[in-house]
Amino acid sequence: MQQKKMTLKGLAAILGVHTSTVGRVMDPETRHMVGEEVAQRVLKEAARHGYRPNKMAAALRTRRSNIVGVILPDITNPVFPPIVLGIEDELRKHGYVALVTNAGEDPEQQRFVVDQLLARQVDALILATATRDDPIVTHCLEAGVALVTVNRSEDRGRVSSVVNDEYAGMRLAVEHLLALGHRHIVHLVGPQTLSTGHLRREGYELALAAHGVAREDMWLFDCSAYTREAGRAGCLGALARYPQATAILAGNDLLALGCYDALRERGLRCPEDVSVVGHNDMPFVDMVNPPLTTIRIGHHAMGVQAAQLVLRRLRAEGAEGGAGDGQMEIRLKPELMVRNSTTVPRKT
Amino acid sequence: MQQKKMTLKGLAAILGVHTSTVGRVMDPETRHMVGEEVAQRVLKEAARHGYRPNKMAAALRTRRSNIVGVILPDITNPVFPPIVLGIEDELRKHGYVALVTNAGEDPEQQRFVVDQLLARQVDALILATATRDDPIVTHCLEAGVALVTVNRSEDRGRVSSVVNDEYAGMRLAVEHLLALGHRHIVHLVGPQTLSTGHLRREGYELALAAHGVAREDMWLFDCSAYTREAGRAGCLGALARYPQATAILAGNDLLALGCYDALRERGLRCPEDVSVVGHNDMPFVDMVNPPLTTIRIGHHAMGVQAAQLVLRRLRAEGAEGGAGDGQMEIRLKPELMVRNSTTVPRKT
DNA sequence: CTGAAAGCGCTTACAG
DNA sequence: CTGAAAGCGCTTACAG
Repeated sequence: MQQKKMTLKGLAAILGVHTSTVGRVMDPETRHMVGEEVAQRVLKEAARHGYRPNKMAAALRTRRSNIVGVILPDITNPVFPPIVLGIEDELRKHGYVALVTNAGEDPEQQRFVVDQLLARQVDALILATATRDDPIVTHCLEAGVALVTVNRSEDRGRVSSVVNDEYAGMRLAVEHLLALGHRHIVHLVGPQTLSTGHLRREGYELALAAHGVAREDMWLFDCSAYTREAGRAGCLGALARYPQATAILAGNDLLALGCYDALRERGLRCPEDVSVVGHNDMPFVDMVNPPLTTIRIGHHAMGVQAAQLVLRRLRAEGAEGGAGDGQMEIRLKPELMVRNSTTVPRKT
Repeated sequence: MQQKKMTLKGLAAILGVHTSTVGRVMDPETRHMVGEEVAQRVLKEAARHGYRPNKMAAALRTRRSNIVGVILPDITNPVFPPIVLGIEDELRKHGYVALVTNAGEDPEQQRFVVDQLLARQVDALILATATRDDPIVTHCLEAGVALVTVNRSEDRGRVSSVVNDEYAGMRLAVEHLLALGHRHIVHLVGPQTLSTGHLRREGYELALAAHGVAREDMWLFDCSAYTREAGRAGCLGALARYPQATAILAGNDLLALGCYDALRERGLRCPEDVSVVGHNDMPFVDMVNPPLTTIRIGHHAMGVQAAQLVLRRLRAEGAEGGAGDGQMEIRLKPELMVRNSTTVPRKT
């Protein structure tokens, strides 16, 4: 049953025509160049042999692989799958495929993975791993691949990106807590090497300042990473340093879940003793105890936009031949999801 | 800064040697065939130009792409990322990359995705989408790619697979409930088109039978899909049909989470009124309310094993030239995770 | 130890 | 409308 691989040349031999004729028939774009009757014969024979054009060979010839590499820091973090889904959906529509790989957070490993993808002739790269000052971005730029970052951006504006509007997100979160009556809000700060961590911290400060809160009443506590464990440690530390805090605004949902762990350890109830707000609205945070109030980010839409950006860039390259250096940043608007982890502050 | 792409031929021209010489130097395997002094000159020049061999061209020539395609039914289902991680880790060690794509549950779409990957000359395919009687498997077999299924298997034994030992998992779950004193255990049955759904149902029956439970006391309720919503509907239906049930054994964690929704709607407490057991121990089910008792499956290990199976197959092909048709099934042992969703049955 | 040549499976100007 | 030819960037027997 196993079919031997049929090639253009093989088909041409069987049909007694030239390979270029068969080739033209196989491509719908050029099919009209061939006589109707010949085209039909070719098509029938191709179908009979289950002919499948070798896209690698075509890619070699045209110098276009129609593959876009996607680099993730951690595929098991639930925020990334929806992004990937969005990217794939959009790329597929345009005849591209995504080569998704998990590169971890380690720059060495990331560089290795990037080099792998470049050697495989990807047309473009979408990085979900970008740091604010990222040697990998430099590396990609030097290699001359089309590049877009998603979810995170770098500081130097060298590359287009699709990100969440972090200021807007933090404003929603802060104003929600303020409206409930909280005046002592700790921000568990995410990694400052990442745009998300950095901008959310600024967003927190901006939002509080806009409501007349003084600098010294902005309570920050740094977390080493976006993990549940770092959130637990951060929460414990913050509680010790700021015992009057009535609310915790976590840098992301994973940190928020770590807060749940810490509060439980300290025998504190959420939200009665301490309100907690997350960030991302990742899957299943509506099911934890208590269901988490958080900021919803359109991850799928983010992926779609990133793919569109890449596609546009690729088309521009093809047309003008030039890089067309207009970088842009697309910011998606987040949304507040009020659930049960926030309430009015405890009496003190 | 952007480097123009350097090729073997380009380097050879600069160095005044033949391309084949440069080629031999670039491959560590054949480097020894070249004079030490020449080799050094080549290496230096290659480094200077940031030469990166074009693996697509090599693949075309050797008819080996060193790419393994991975087909997922739903990347947002948290059980799959760890599997993917395991596959990638293992493949990378051996110079392969995984081309991961989400194909959904629709066979049409799956076939499209498979064809895409075949056209891209993947050396092998790992299917996480397999159904018990799967036309896609037939399709792949006919195309002659090396094939392995992971997490799910097909019934006809045509393809090697790495799966969980479903009987063992259900036995652990059933005996845990029995030990707590439950005598009225409903099984929320997953899709019977999937090996997991089918084997878990059999496992439930086998385990109960082994403890002398009569056929008519085995209470089954079918769920249409492995989703939270289907679990909710299933739980509601099961509660109506079997009001004396004191425990629910869900076909997987998503169904179990749906049970939580349903129980809450009915004003029933878990575990006091009804115990719930899941299956998979997917991320974050330890954080839901109440933390879910479930069966832990080694998803990462499953991915590693699947990759190894593929790699072994690929090596065999290269060596013997023959298919070497020994199919096998690797079954991983699951583990019971007791948390707070199970307790002794309510008094009736 | 090094070179010359053929070829993997396509695409695409260039002829006719 | 169809064919002949060159070439994408490699690898690999075959000479010498």
